[in-house]
Amino acid sequence: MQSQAEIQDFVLNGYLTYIPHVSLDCAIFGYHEQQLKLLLIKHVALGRWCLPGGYIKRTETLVEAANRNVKEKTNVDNLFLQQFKTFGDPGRAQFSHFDEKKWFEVTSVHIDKTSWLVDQTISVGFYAITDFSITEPQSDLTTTCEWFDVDNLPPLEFDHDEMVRDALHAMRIQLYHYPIGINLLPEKFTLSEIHALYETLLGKKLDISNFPKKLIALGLLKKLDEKRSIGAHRSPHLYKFDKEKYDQALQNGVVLS
Amino acid sequence: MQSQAEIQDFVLNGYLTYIPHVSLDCAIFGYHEQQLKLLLIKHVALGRWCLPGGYIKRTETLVEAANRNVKEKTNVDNLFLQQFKTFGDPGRAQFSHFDEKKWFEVTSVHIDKTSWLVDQTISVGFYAITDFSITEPQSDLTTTCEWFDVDNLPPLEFDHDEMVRDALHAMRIQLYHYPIGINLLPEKFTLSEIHALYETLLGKKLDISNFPKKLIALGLLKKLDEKRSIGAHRSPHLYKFDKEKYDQALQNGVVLS
DNA sequence: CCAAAAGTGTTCTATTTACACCCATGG
DNA sequence: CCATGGGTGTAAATAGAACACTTTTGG
Repeated sequence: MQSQAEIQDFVLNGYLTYIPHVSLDCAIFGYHEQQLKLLLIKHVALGRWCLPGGYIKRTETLVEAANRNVKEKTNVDNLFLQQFKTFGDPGRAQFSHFDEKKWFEVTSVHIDKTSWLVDQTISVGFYAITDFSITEPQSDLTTTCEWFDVDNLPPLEFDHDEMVRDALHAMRIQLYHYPIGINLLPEKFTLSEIHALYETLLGKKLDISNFPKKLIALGLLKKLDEKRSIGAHRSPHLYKFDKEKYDQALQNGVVLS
Repeated sequence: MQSQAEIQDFVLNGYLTYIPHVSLDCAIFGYHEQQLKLLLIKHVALGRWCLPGGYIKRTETLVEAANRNVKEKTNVDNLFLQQFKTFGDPGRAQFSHFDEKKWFEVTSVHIDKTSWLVDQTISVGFYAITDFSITEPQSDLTTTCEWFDVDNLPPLEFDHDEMVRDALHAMRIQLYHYPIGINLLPEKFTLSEIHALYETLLGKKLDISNFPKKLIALGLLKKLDEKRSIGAHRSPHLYKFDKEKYDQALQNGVVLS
């Protein structure tokens, strides 16, 4: 969404392109160097930050819609997006604060009380994980977009606090059943790096020695003949994912301890 | 839904009471004596059987809507209903066959192409398990309601085949994390009975000897001082659930391997 | 040659699985 | 008193967690 004309058209005729009463919200987690962040956006006219989300085109699947949304906000494509829960309780979309004057100032569009946008909406929740160092949060006319530390989030708009809790929970459960990391680590990485990734995502300590055994036993990790010099006394072996086994594990699921 | 007047009002003004574009469908599994069944309904005007479902009132939560739906179809209240996935891909609600003449014959209501009912709809999937011997499928003016053997289902309308597959999968995963049986077994039951229940729901054999150990160790099962005579050489002990521990496990989850 | 970090191996423990065997009961 | 299913116990196998130790490398 960029120009005023586009916004105006969306407000007036969006219901022709999008399915009304249904939206989706994405908890996009960002990882980099042992930090876990969450992408939040802030509408100029809303009081609080919220999860990036949007409507679903009548022609696209839910996952496609989620992907499009993520692309718009992060410029990252083809993430592993996972539907985790749908939210639809009455009262879930109460504004903490809506500054109509500000909204009109920016967009020159009035949102009428009869607008398709104003009616009750249920929302399908997705989550994804990306590397926040390679993404560029896309702000535009009406919204600011920013990474926040996961354990230091501001209070969120609507029921988005609950969504984040559920998304984190779902993500951590999934970590035991699906491999992760192919988009979050460089192509070649050390055991320490993937170890740190898992510790950060799970939010707890993992034994450095036992941790890689299962991944290697499953054939997900392949040891390379290269080493890297990253400082004093340190020249760890490099590993990479076995793409075939990895995709297979994504497809069929595994148990990772 | 009973009378023609009610149906007429629903078709014309339903969008005032219900959220348009959003429905829910319930995979209601029925267990009894080692048989697993699924409740299906058939609209008079549709070619195939489908999952019972309906719209969500603007004033109720998703779970409340699902419960109301199940109550309408089975007369059973307060089931443990679990949201498992939301379906919204375009083309998901293609009729295999819609007999408009038949529909009008029964309801005396025309469904206009501009009706709120005709537009694209996404659907939230729930599943539940009940005892099919104590439920009375409720048929009415427009629909027939019947139990089908899970591994001998007819081809279903819309994307309901996929829903059933996903529901079964979700249910079997959940069985490892939540206790089940309090609505499916008599208040006092034998170890064989609960063993058969788990084998049927999971669709695989479980070692009869090891199976109860975890349940007993967790304190979910309490042994009673009673026995039952159910035939030659057979007088097994009776057990019952520890309601408190059971509810706690439902709340917090356990691992029942 | 030493300190720091990488990586391997061993041990101990807990959990799971398989299965043998005893017991109670009704015929 | 014996055939049958109910129930218990134990041994073997596997998986998980803890941690010691060896190797490598830069200074």
